[in-house]
Amino acid sequence: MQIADLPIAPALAACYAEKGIRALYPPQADCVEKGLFEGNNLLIAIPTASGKTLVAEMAMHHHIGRGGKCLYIVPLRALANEKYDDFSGKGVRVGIATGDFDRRDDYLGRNDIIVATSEKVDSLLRNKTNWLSEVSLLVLDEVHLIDSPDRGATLEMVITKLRHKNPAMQIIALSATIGNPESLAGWLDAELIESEWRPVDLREGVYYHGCIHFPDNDRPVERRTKHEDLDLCLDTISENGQCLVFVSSRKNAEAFAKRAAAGLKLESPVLTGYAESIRSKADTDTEKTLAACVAHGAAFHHAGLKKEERRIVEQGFREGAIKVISSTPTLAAGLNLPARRVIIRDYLRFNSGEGMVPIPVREYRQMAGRAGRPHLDPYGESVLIAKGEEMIDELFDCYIEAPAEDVRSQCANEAVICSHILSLIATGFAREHDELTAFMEKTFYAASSESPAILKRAVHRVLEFLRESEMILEVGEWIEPTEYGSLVSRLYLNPWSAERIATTLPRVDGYSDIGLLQLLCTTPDMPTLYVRKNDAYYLDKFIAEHGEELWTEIPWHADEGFERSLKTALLLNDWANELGEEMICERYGVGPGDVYAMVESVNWLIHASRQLAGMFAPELAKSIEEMELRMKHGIRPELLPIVRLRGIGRVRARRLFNNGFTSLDAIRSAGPEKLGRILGQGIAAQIFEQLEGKRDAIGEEPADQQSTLFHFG
DNA sequence: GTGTGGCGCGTCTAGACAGCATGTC
DNA sequence: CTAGACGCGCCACAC
Repeated sequence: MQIADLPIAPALAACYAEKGIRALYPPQADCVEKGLFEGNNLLIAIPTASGKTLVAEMAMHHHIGRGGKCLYIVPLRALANEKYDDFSGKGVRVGIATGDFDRRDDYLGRNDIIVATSEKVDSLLRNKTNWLSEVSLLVLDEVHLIDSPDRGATLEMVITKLRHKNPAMQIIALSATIGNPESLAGWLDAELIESEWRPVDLREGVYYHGCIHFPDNDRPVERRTKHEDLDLCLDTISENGQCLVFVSSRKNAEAFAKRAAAGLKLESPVLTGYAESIRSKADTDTEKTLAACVAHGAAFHHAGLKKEERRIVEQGFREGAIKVISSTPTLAAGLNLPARRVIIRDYLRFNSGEGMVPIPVREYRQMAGRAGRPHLDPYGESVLIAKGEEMIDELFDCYIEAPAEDVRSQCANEAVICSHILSLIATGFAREHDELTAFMEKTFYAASSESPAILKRAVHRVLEFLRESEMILEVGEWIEPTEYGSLVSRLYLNPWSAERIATTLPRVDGYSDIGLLQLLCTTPDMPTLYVRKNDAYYLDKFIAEHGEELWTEIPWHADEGFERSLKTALLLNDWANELGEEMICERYGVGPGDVYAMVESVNWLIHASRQLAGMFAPELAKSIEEMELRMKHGIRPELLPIVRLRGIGRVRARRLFNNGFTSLDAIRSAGPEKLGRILGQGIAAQIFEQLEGKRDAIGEEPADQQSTLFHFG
């Protein structure tokens, strides 16, 4: 089937022609035949990199051409950015909405395509965003994630809500290969397109003892080092290919990259450039190690790295300068970063409570599917490493030839639907019991499960909780949100978190930073740090010296949850007291990327608890707001006035303060020259411009805060 | 005294969404 | 309540 024969705009066809795309791949043609352009719902379950995005894009342009609006839902922010770039520059207006980046909501609605994470869409629904009802085409990327225990229910509820709102909307669901596609397609009223076809041939094998066993033949691998995983890598690189190695822990990823760097010994100006751009900003050991590896053509990739560092690694690999990346599952789920050979070294992963568990087949496929760069590699290879001879067959059975797992709804889990039930009530999707039941009948759970009683019981218990915590009122058949419940829904807060915060704040005997932070860290919305053996010492010491500052009860016996919350709170407290990144990472055994992730999470929770304080403990609102600002910048209280200036953050504010510029007045009266000696003339001039221009605005800011603070009082 | 290698044991273990309002070094 | 790698302390040994 030729692109030219399709009912798509000439401009888009020209874009494709320019990239050399003239004909559709067989599965893509299948989509057209099954009614892609006739408004049929489709569930497309085909391997990664076999052209799902193109199908979605053609459908979106088709809708836009007829005045429609498209919403493209992705599971990750990084993916949202990637898709945003993909879709931009082709004659349509594209917007992006994720937690860390969005255009103003009303403005967002003026776009033809909006790319968003599922949580962001949920949040937009809760805040009654008007343009959502104009969506005529919904694209669901990676729908199989509907069975993720922690986030799947959100996706399922968002889909159900959007269908409820726009019954005529077309749905295109993109999925990895799954065990029960009929079931999912049935729920979506969708035509099913299934295929194993790939544009680049994929050969899946198992390595053992100097040889890769493929289904039809074997391939010897030269033993060059004492590490088999490294031999496999060097084998590919000697044929001018690149390698992606998946391992089970960060430590393993770093250790492998070091070995690979030592084995490769590559050197080039490009590599030196990349290494230098990492090293120049490197504060921590992790970052220095990364720079050293990159200099020799190897790298590691995990969530402890900053976004910028991950970006450099990805770019270096795409350009071909970096030959090997050893990675935790960060890269498996995320970006499109193909390689000639994928080595799945660790197929067991630690799981607290269960020990080492084999990774799911679907995840194996996800990683293996990364092998083979279209148009660049003659074929792709994915290799599992067998530890013993008997494992060869077992790995073939359990992964290469195994059927993919079924996708199952997570909606019967009380813990995850609590938030969604509240939002249904708060947003008016369900105003009485029957409506709520009717809505839940439309979920994938109801469509696929044989035990409706479980869902019914979960909903019942959730309602009980919401009623008792006074987030909803039940009057006969009617259910109404309270002002509190409505606030919790809009803040996108887990009701359990909200209840914990709202019941603790009024009982607090005086504000304390650590009290607030530790409370927030006991909340299910806050990820907490793993407590190691030698953390016990300083945790105990802290409790002995500052225990009375805590707002939650100190348990009598060792309690993992409590220890984790306290350790995490101490990290955040160190950040807000300007402890250096290097020190924080060393003290708590985390990477710089983790620090940012935790600060970001707690910022959101601090913001939410300030709102809750407005309602339940107004006397604390002022202090919490101050903490919100301090945490955002990572500063002690005395820098608060200075950091209001644009271009001034953690580091510059501290430098100013230590040089006697302790307030805006002090800066103003010192004059631009003196200031310039400390920060450089450029920034000094820019600051004085602000001081001149906004003299009144800045001066009045404290009064301004007061008025908004007690908004809920 | 110093550098190197081997052994045994204890320790530790992936990821990442959301609010709000715009700009760190 | 699981598997395996890493890294430390310790010791033996060579120079």
